[in-house]
Amino acid sequence: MDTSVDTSKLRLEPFKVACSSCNLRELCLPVGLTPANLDRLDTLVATRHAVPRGGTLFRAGDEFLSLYAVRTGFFKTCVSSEDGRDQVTGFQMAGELLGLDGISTDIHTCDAVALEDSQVCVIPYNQLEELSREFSELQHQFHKIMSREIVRDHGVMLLLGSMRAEERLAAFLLNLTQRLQARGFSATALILRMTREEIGSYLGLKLETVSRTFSKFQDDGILEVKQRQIRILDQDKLQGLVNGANC
Amino acid sequence: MDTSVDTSKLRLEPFKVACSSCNLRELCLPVGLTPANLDRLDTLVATRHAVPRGGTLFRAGDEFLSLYAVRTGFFKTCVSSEDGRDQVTGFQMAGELLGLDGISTDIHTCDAVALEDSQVCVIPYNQLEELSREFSELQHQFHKIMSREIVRDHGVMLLLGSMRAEERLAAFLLNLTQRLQARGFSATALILRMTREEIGSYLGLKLETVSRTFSKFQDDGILEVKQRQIRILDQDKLQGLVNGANC
DNA sequence: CGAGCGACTTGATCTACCTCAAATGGAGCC
DNA sequence: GGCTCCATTTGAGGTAGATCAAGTCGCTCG
Repeated sequence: MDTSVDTSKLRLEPFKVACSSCNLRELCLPVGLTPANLDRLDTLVATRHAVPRGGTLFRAGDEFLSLYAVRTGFFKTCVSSEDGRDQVTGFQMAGELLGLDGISTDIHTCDAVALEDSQVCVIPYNQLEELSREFSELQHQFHKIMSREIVRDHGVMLLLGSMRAEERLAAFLLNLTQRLQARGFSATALILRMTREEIGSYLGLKLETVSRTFSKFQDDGILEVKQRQIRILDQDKLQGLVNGANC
Repeated sequence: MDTSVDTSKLRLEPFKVACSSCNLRELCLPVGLTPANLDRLDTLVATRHAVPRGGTLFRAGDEFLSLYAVRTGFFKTCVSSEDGRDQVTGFQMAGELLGLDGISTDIHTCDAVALEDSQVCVIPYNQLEELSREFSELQHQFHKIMSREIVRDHGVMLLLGSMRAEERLAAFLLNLTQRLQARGFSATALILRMTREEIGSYLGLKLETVSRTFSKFQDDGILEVKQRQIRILDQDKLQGLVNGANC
């Protein structure tokens, strides 16, 4: 496909990669580091890697060597069972970490796929452990990030285990816009990077149900839906759905 | 209730708590530590805490100060949404860690409830961070435990998102017996510590569905079910169900 | 021993979501 | 422009599991 042409020139960034000058440093691994320590982190996070739309950053079964911080673009992670069913376990945007699953056994247990042309910063894991032994702020921030992932996963379990379709989609949209807003984007307009099927997989629904629920939200005046362009017209109603206010 | 009588004498263990002499050390936090480092861990994990059946070790909203390693007994963790629905996010047995959710914001986000009279070892979190900066084996083992929790959560998402009732219950039982077996218990006979409702919450099913599915497994000659006493008669069939072999 | 209670089982019915199928629409390409 | 290819929408009908409602079982306690 044509994306390979675009990415050949991106594969290794010639210019310097530096957390200290990265506009994501307030969202990413460097949170809370002093300028001096930021410089030390720069020595660790030295390479960037481009992944074209549809490309995989790693797959289940791959050896785990590095974590990856999303620099630009958008990813999904998915696990699959022996019989081929698969489940999207998350969507990752700029400043979020990929690969934490690999630490457990030194083998990745999920696939990470770029949903648009993306760039990641490579964080060699051994070096991260080493450096985080040297300064506690980095150590603590890293632990927080892992813990946050656990808390997020528990939230998804709650969603999958006890919410109905409308509530799931509402929760999903609110979560997305909240994270986009933290990155300086609009809280009311967004462009979905994933298909209805991928949303469905994440939410434990079939793509038709996702589509119908979008249509219903539009009929109810909650959303304006034009393919993947979404505008939130009534945030309160959306929030109300998540809180089970429709009963 | 009468359990308070039992626990008053357990609340603070008078005798020495030591990872180095603990029979769970091959399953718990000390995995991979040298004897010398094990001794240093002993200085950290100095107190034990008893929780009676039905008691809570911590609740959502509580300040996070320590992790807890299950020494004896059995716990559940559950999160709840604003509108009161709640979801069991896991069951923890001897050697497993509780409280990882709290690292993220220094506030616990779930409740940990003992399903039988239990004891936990208290691991003061600040000291754990400190000690794990000093020796990398402990650091690495701790990271592995957090990562394992993330991987486990992804597995639960797969279960909740794309499996049917029979597959969910089969996967649940196999997971339980596998963990019990690692602790020296039978791989084919177990006593459930939780109610049908708690199993249902964990698996995203109603208690009636759990009960019916147990009955069906019994009719099919896969299990023998006597209230909470379960005997697995056909492990292969159970495994086949998880792999979607019934279609 | 019998009463009361909580956990569990089982049956009958309902419904949210799935499944299957067809139509629509946009994007890339010749 | 007209073609193909996907993603998406929408409809009609089916079903797994929920809900509602009776029991039954085993335990504790008076």
